[in-house]
Amino acid sequence: MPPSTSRSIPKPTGLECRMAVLGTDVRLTPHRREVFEVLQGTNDHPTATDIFDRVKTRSPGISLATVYNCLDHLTSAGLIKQVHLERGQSRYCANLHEHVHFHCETCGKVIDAHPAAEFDPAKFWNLPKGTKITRMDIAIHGTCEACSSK
Amino acid sequence: MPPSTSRSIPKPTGLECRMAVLGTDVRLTPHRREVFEVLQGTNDHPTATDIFDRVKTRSPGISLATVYNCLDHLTSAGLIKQVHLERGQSRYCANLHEHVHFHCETCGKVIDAHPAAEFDPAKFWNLPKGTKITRMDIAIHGTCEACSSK
DNA sequence: TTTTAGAATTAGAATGATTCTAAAATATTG
DNA sequence: CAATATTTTAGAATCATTCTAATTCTAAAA
Repeated sequence: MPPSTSRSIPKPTGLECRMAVLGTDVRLTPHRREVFEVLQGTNDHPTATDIFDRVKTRSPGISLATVYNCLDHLTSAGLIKQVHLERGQSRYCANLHEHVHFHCETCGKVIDAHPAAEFDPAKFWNLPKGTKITRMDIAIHGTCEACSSK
Repeated sequence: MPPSTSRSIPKPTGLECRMAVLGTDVRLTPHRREVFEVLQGTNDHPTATDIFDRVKTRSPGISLATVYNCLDHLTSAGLIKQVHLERGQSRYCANLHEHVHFHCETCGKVIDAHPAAEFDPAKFWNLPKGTKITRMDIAIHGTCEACSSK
């Protein structure tokens, strides 16, 4: 599911284009665009090295450092999100719709689950007075259909 | 806040003792007990190396590998929890009461927030049919009181 | 008790993930 | 077009975690 809320600011001169949803404005260089497109074209929550391998098929010269660099810029621009489910590699996700992550502890698959009802965290937990919420990461761990029916 | 729900099974012979809440039963060896006690005595969500440094003041000979080993055993026994908030080191937490983590993006502090109302994730998100939930990790990111009043 | 098998612990090496560095390439601004 | 800033790169460095193999410890069996 591609984001529908992104605001794009094309620049008339050159090949450049800038995009940001929230966060910092980001220059969409060719590499950044490719990393972003690879991520938009999948829903399997790839790691940095997964993305590196996939982008290499289009831009064989790209380096892993550049992939990390692009992922960090896209993240601070709010175009993608980092996902932290387990010890080890971070995963990335270009689904900007409100959703949570279901993580199968047996096969490792990560599935996006979208809202069924309005959800306000402040109703359910006593957050300290004066805290400002910017975002929320919800990970639900368990066993997926396929794994539990084995 | 120390857990109140833990079930302890002291063994009459020897110095041994076993404990488990859910998960696998774990032998509470001296090192495991120390790692557990260090974690129970704090609410600052230390990393493995933080814990290593603190346990070293009581058991100078302990190795980092043993700390990781203890943390893994205590985690699979359900006595502690791993917390994944950011890229980088995992954090650990001995608070077994139902709670979520508030993470200040400015100072890095992690604060436990306890329930104000009953919360059922299945009411709020469309999880795929047939998935079985075993646990849930909720991280709320933002700015803490101290940081936002600067 | 001794024996024994299994589990825990260790130091250090190995691996894996990420970040850093400095130079080269590319883009933007004046 | 020249000057300046940003991006990209390869490779090194660092950090986090896991592995390995030898050793020590524990608990159960004899």
